[in-house]
Amino acid sequence: MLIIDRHQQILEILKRERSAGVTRLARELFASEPTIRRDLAYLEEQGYLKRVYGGAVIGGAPDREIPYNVRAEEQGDAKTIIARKAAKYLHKGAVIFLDGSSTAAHMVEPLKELEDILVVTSGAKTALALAENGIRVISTGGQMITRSFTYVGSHAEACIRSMRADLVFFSCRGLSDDGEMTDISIEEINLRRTMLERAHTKILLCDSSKFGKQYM
Amino acid sequence: MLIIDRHQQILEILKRERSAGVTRLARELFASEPTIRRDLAYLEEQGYLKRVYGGAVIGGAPDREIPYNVRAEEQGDAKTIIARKAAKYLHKGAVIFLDGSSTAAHMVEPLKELEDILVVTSGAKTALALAENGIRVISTGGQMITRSFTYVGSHAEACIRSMRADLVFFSCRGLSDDGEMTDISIEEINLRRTMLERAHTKILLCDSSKFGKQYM
DNA sequence: AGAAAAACGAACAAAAACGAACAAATATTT
DNA sequence: AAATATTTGTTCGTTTTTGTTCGTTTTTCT
Repeated sequence: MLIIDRHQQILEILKRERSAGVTRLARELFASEPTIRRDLAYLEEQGYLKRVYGGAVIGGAPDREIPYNVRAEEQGDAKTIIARKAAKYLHKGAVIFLDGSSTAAHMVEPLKELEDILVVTSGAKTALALAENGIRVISTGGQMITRSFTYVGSHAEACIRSMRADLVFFSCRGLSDDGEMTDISIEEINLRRTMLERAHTKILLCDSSKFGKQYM
Repeated sequence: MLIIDRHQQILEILKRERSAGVTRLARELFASEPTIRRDLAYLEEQGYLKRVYGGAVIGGAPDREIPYNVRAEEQGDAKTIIARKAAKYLHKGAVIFLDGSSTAAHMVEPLKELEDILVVTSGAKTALALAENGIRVISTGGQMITRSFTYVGSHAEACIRSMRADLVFFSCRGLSDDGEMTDISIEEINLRRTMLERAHTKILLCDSSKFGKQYM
């Protein structure tokens, strides 16, 4: 049996039953336990499952609430993968700016793992998802943009300006061919600019669908 | 059976029956009593249940804080009726302060009917609900209180202080017999005080369950 | 109130699961 | 065909979880 087939079967069992033990998987898939463990370790790294003692569960710990704006989408899509890669830059005790983009919302999952972090975000849904997962969060507040459920305006900017962050994770609507970031509204651009000014390390979260699109 | 599955099953039994004994759980889940005790101790630490002699109950003691989502369901009808009554004071073009209480969240429904209003709120879920219904909304921002999903702190207060409202709708945890409002945290009290200072008309949303309860 | 029964926590030993290292088997490249 | 790389299974020491056995505390029954 091909590795990829075994991986697929593990995921199918997990989707069906929400959890599975190493011993059972080993018997059922005719592989040794260490092999199953290696499979599970790999699949966890890719974000498909969560390892627990004795086996694995799908979609993070079942006793934790899953953020509603992330939950809707398939595990392992581009944004989840990007978020997991970006999470490598995180460290304990960090102060983090997150913009209101849906890509940034996917950072909630990896952020859960860290201790003693503080997240400042302009995303209304992101702020809620963070709080629901027990992460310390400050919302910028400000005028709500109904289209994207993000906050902008002078109040939001004043909030960012009064702080300093170790990291900022941000996104944009489009990335033109010569590498310029573009977006829809001037307010969102202004807020992002402020975030970038006040953060030490800047990380752009961007998938290929953004390439070659030009807005403002 | 995986540890995490056993935890899940304990929680499901508890949700269904409100309480369960250690001996019964041990028999039903094929585990020894000390194991069940360790599970219950862990789940209590995580805030999912309250340990009592002989077993555990869900939700915690009545004098302790009730989680937001539970509180939202209780007294649901009363709050809707209150909101409808309070809506009589609204008028077109008004600027309105809303606190983060679950009672205030019920104002979203009547607010939908009005044109050209602006709502300033410290409730994270309230802000989202308003935006989803096409109401112009400004969030105070600030530190998120995980328990109630409301914003407090200097940012939130500064936001309120920079504005003036025609109306403020607010609530409290308890109303002592001599008519004094009490609440859990000093931050929430401070923010409410600021809202009251900056609003012309003040409307307290309160049902009978608050009477005679005293907090801070 | 006092005795019996039940539940408790702590300590300890058995069992299960784990990770790491290594060797065998299988694929892939040269 | 030989060399190399990858995957897999085995072994072993370690960690985690679990069940058992105490003595102690709490509840219940008389």
